[in-house]
Amino acid sequence: MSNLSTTSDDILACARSLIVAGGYNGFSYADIADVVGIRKASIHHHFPSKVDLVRTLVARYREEAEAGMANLELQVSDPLEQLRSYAGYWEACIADASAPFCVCALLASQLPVLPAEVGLEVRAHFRSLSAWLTSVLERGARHGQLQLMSTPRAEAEAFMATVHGAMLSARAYGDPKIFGAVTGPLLERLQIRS
Amino acid sequence: MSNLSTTSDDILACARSLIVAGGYNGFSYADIADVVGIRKASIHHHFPSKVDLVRTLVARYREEAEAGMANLELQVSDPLEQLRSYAGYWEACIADASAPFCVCALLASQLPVLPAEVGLEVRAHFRSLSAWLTSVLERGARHGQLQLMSTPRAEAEAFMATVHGAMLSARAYGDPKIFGAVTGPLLERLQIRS
DNA sequence: GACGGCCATCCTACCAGAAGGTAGACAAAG
DNA sequence: CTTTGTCTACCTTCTGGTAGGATGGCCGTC
Repeated sequence: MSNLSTTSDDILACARSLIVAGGYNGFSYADIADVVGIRKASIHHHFPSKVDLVRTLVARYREEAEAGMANLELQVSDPLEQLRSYAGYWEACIADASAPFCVCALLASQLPVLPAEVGLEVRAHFRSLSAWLTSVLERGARHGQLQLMSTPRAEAEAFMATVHGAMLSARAYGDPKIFGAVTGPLLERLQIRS
Repeated sequence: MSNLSTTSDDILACARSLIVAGGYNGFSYADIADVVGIRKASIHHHFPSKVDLVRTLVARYREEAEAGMANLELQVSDPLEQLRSYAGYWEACIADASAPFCVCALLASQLPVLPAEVGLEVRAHFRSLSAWLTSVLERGARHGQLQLMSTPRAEAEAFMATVHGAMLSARAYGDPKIFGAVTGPLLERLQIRS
């Protein structure tokens, strides 16, 4: 009943946290081997090459992200509350330092030196996140629940950029609170004022 | 009269563009040697270690940035116009692909794996940029030239984060225009409306 | 003006360790 | 008796870095 081969999951989880810390070139098979308690060669059994490893890692990350958005659609009806949940998710991740950066955001910064296959996955995440944010904002505006200053699409891009920038600032300042300090007003601005 | 040893400048310029492309671990002495047309060992004459190279590179970048802000203070009096110039500078850099990312923003994303000395310089840039933005916004608000929705400090952090996030999005989408699409409305929002 | 020393620059050659990756043996499970 | 997962051992290339020798400009001295 338990997952078959939790080892490969361990490898993915470990690689993910190493990527979040230092990007594609910031870790090696040896690093993973040390943490997971396995030999380098054994990792190659699960993921023949580093590109395989990172590609499936990002693919899985994307699945989780899509699932998260879908879940938010089901669980939360109010658009503003959906955005709050999204920002809140990251605020919690950053606060407890469990995963203080979006894997795809970090990899995107290194796009020019990324293997093409990984780059494609990363770009796809940006498109899907942006599409979801656009739909949320569009719906909020249409139902008079959100106050937009420009098109939903433009507002979504700005929202996404600000969230990513806030992650960066939190890391640069070494202060998790800065994330909330930036995203809080971002959400307030979307709120309908009487 | 000409600069003494333009070679070391060439090395710094080359390293800068390589860092902008792939971060600290995204380039090697061999890469620089190839581009500059010099042997690996010769680079060590100018910069004994990679840490030396990157530290002085970032230090110089910071000097240029500070000089740029000081210059903006002298040349442009209107706060909104100063911000527009700042954003416009990056918009141009991204559009012509000459330096499509802030060195410090890129390095900040890898802070956990950065040598401590480099990390210090990177953090210092964030503080000085944020301080300048804060002062511009504060002055603009005080003189009734800008419309702020919260404190100058908070607004400055949000501004900086959005600009950095816009760089990331432009890279992720492979589309320079997205930078202007995000920063344009950001500036508009600060404008006084009658 | 010639001479020798100094020093900055660049070179070839080399090194140790880390990188990603391969080959093949072994054990356990089905 | 094959499949799955792990291991040891090894390979090649890259990595940052070192040692020491050539070159050549600049200096003060004779």
